[in-house]
Amino acid sequence: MIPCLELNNGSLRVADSSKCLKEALKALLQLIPLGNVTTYKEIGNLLALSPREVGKLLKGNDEPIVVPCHRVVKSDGRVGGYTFRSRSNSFLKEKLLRIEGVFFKGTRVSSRSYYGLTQELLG
DNA sequence: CTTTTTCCACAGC
DNA sequence: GCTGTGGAAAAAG
Repeated sequence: MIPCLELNNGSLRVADSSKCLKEALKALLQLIPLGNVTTYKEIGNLLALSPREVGKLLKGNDEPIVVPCHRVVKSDGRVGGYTFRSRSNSFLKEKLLRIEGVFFKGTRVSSRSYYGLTQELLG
């Protein structure tokens, strides 16, 4: 199902090549349906990374948009940072999310737009 | 409710 | 070493 990820006794483990990590991350992102988001924290928990590392990896992605890195937000619901074509542009990130049907409550993503990634993967 | 402080884990200088 | 990140959690206001 997910490349480079093995699940054993209730938790996920990544084969540790950095290329594999990228593949796994990409696969996880593509599980998130349109109109939903997940958080840096949740991905961090799944892949045993600090949330900041997740952000760095996402920034380093070579295919923005097709790899939906914009569907990852901060755990408090604000969208967090976003860099598009070497430009920092969180505004664009929010716009993309709105287009996809994510609900906002003020500056934050509404709780009903979250996707339970961990639960989906681990039951 | 908001802002600030502390910690984070790594890369680059 | 110090600084800067696409962050989090606790503390303070």
